Amino acid sequence: MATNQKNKIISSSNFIRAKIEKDISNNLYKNKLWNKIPGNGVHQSNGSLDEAKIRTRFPPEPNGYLHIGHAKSIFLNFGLAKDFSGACHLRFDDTNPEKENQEYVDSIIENVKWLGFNWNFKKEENLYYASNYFDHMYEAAVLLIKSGFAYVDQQNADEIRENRGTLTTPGKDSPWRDHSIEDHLKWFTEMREGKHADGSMVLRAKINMASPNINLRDPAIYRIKKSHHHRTGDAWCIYPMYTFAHPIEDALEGITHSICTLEFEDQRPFYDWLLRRLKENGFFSDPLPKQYEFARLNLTYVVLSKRRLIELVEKKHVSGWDDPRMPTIVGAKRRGYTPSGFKLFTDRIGVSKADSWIDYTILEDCMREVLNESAHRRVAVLDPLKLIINNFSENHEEDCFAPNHPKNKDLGKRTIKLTKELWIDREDFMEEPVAKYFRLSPGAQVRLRYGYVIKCTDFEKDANGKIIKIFCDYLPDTKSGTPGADAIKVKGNIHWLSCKYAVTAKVNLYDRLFKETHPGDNNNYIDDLNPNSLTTKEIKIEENLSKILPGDQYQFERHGYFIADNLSKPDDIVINRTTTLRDSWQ
RNA sequence: UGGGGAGUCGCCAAGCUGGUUAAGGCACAUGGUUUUGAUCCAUGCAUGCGAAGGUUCGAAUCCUUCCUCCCCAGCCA
Repeated sequence: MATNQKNKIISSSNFIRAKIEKDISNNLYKNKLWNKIPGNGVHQSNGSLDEAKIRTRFPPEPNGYLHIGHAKSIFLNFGLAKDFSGACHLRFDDTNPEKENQEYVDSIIENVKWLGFNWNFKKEENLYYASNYFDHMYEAAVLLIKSGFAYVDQQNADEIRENRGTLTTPGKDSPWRDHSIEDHLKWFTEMREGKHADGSMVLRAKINMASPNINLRDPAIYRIKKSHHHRTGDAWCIYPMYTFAHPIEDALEGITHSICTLEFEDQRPFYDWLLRRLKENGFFSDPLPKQYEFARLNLTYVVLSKRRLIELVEKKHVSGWDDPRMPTIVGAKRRGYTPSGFKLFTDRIGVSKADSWIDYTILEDCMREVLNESAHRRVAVLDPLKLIINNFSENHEEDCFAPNHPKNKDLGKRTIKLTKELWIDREDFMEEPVAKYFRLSPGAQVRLRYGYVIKCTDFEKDANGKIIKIFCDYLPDTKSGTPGADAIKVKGNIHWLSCKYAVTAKVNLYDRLFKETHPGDNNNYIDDLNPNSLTTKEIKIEENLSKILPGDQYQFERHGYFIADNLSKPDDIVINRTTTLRDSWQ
């Protein structure tokens, strides 16, 4: 494992990485040919040696928005290609027209780019669509029928299910299984010509109805679906199944390592079977792609299934796909999560085949870690309480200097106006301080950050007993940055804002969307929604933030990381809290 | 109960063609620095590798049996 000076993981070893290193050192792809674009064996044989050492792919189905789980796969696939001088293709697996559309394609492209990747290798632009391969797939299917490895089944769905057998009992051969190759060829042609109704026929691979692996009991590979495809329109009325399409897509694109999640493990035998048959037919040639499976990401307090995410949006439990509480990439972006934070996260959690649950706080910590380095500091008061400095004159105005970053002086500093009336955060004052509370309380001294040390002389309550005003004396000669500043030591250090200069803004304070560690484990997951996942309120921010733009990110000192919302405008500032700072107090 | 996977520190995760004291990260603990109770730095943190047997001079690594968890019976991906 490589580490840098700060001992952070740069890239951890995992079984896929190890396999690739081994494959490369065994010269598996030394003679691999590539003819500029995807194509069958004949096409590739006219090409030249593939300059990409390996080829991986990220193959989303455009039927939803990308989420944090996809980020793991994206960093894995694109990261591997980058590390091994290879190419990673972005491929839309659009073989089911009923669920897919262009909106999703667009958002996926944008998300992958946002995470910092592109699909270019040298002069190639490796952006592909499974739907572009429909002709090849049809040809492959015909080849399979001709060699006796596929047949048109005219049983209906129920009959097929019935005859598939169960986990413990073998299936039964379809009565259509042993008709002549000519018949099957004719029927398949008719299927393609639209002569048969949806569901009336299906093309199946002919393997073994008694296989202990159910996926090998003559899986369906082509179905009739008279629906409009978002890219091919009405050109086709039959569409290939994932099982059949995916290996072909990989092979056409010269993929070397086809990385997917664990649930596809059982399908690897079919993946290999299909490609071998097609190689025997001369449709493909070595080296054939190989499939590898890793454990998908599970995050506590988070739901990542597409079905559930869609439901959250459609039933308006959130404001949309980009609601900052959503685990989607667009949601995370709007929340202020960053690509480098995701990179750190994926490096930190690793890749293996063990089912595991990653605690949500790991993700948050990664964002904190990254933002701590980069975010400029500003001051905000989230729960304003007025503080009066007795011994300042009414018109007192004084510049205080605050560095933009405590560790990086190159980032400069800014001025903040100190006046007689200030806003401080309510939690920074206690009428009767608990043990080890070293903020303000009657008689106590604290430092106004970047300003003077003050001493609390009095406070005022309203009729309901709520504290509404704090009175303090400032101690001359204690101003930050002046020679005598440290003469008086104080433990407390609180932030503040001038009432005269502070700007008002709206803030969205987010908490986890679900209140249960594993939403849906004991209830319907909707019942596990956290009713307090969003708190909206008005806050005070420093004058230097008056022109904050959507996407601008800052650390509000002693509070956390914040980002200006997409909809924020200078005269109507809206800020989202990305995450709080770690807080070991209480 | 068929097939395919997985079980190493609170959470991840290397190691698993047997051979020095079982990597590393996160978390946690204790010190130190600090004008963010943040950050940062230092130190500590598995006689143990799901369990029990066995092979061996030597086992997380090999063998046997057992236990637990996940996935598969869509004309979804």
